[in-house]
Amino acid sequence: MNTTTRWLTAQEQHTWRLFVQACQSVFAATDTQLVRDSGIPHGYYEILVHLSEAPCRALRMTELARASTYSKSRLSHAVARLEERGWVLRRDCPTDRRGQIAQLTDEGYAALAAAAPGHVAQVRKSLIDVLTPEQVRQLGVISAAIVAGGAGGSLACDDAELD
Amino acid sequence: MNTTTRWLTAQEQHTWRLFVQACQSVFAATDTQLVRDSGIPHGYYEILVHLSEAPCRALRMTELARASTYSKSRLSHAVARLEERGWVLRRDCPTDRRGQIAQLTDEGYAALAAAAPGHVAQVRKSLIDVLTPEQVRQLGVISAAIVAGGAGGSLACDDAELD
DNA sequence: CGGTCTTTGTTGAATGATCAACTACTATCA
DNA sequence: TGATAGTAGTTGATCATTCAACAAAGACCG
Repeated sequence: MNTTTRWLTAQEQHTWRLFVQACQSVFAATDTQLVRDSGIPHGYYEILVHLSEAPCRALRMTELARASTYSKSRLSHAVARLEERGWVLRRDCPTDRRGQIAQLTDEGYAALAAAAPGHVAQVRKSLIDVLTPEQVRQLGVISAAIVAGGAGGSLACDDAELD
Repeated sequence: MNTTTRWLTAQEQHTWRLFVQACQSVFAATDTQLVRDSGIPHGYYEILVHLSEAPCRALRMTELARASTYSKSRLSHAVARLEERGWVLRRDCPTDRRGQIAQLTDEGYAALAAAAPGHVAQVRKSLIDVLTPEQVRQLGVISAAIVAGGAGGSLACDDAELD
C-alpha cells in the first residue's frame, strides 16, 4: 500500500504477541473445558446463550448470527447440528416467508443450564481470577475501545461481501 | 462439580463478553487482511515468523510447535501445506534420527517479508491505534498475567494428554 | 402489473483443525 | 544386552469453517 511502514515499537510488538498468546490461552482452556465436561463443541455454547436470553428463547437466523458474530453460512450449519441433538429446532417465520426462526428446546436449555456452572468456573480460572478488580475494569474499557474500532474496518461480515 | 457456583458479577460478565467480542473482532480482521493481501491462511504467518527469527531460519518441529502454540499434529499438517507452497522444507535432524527440522526457504522468507507491512498496518488499525499508549501498556500487563496463569491449568498441550 | 435489486437462508465443495492410532527412535534401568 | 517406558513426528478419519453459488421471497419503482 504505502511505501513507509510504521513498524511496531518493541513494546507494541511485545504487547501484541502477549495479547495473541493470552487469547489463545483463554479460549483453548474454555473450549477444552466445555467439550470435556458438557460435550458442547466450542462456539455452540454462545448460540445457546443468545437463544436462552431472547424473548421466547427464539430468534431469527439473521439476528442470531449477528448476536453470535457468526456468518449466515456458519450459523446455518451449526444450527443444523444443534437440531440433530434436539437442542434447537427451526420454525418458519410467520411474517416473512423467507425467514427461519431458531427455537431453543427444553433439552437445549437443560444442556445449557448444566454446562453453565463449569463454564463460569473456567472463565474465572482463566481470566477473572488472575486479574485484579482494577485490571478487570481496565480490560473492559480496552475491549470496548477495540470493539468500537470495528477492528479497523472489515468486520468479517458475511459471505461475499469483501471488495 | 461443586454445589455453590460463583457466578460472574454484572461487571465481570460484561467484561468477559466484551473481551470475547474484541478478540473475535481483532483476529477476524487480521486473518481476513492476511488471506486477502497475501494468501497466507490464518496462523501460518506465525509459523513463518517463528522460523524467520530462529538461528538458521530452522527449528525442530517440537520447538516450532511450542513457539507457535500448535499441537504436533496440527503443525505436521500445516508444515506439509507450507512445504507444498515451497515456503518451508523438512530436513532430517542430524543428532536425533526421530527428529525433523523445518527450514524456511528463501521463497518463504520473501512471502513473509511481502506480507509483513500489510499485517503490521492491520494490527495497528485493529488494536494499537484504537488504544492510548497507557492502555497498550495495561493490555500488556494484563495479557502477561493471563498467560502466566496458564489459563487455569489445562494448557491444551497436545494429543491425548487430557485426564 | 412487471422488472430489477436486495435480503434471507441453505447447500456442497474445499480447506483447516482435532482426535486417536501408529511407527520409529531414544532413554532408562535391571 | 533386553525390557520397558517415553518422545518425535506422521497419518487418516472426523468434524468445523469458509467460500461461492444458489433458490425463494420481499422491496422498490416504472
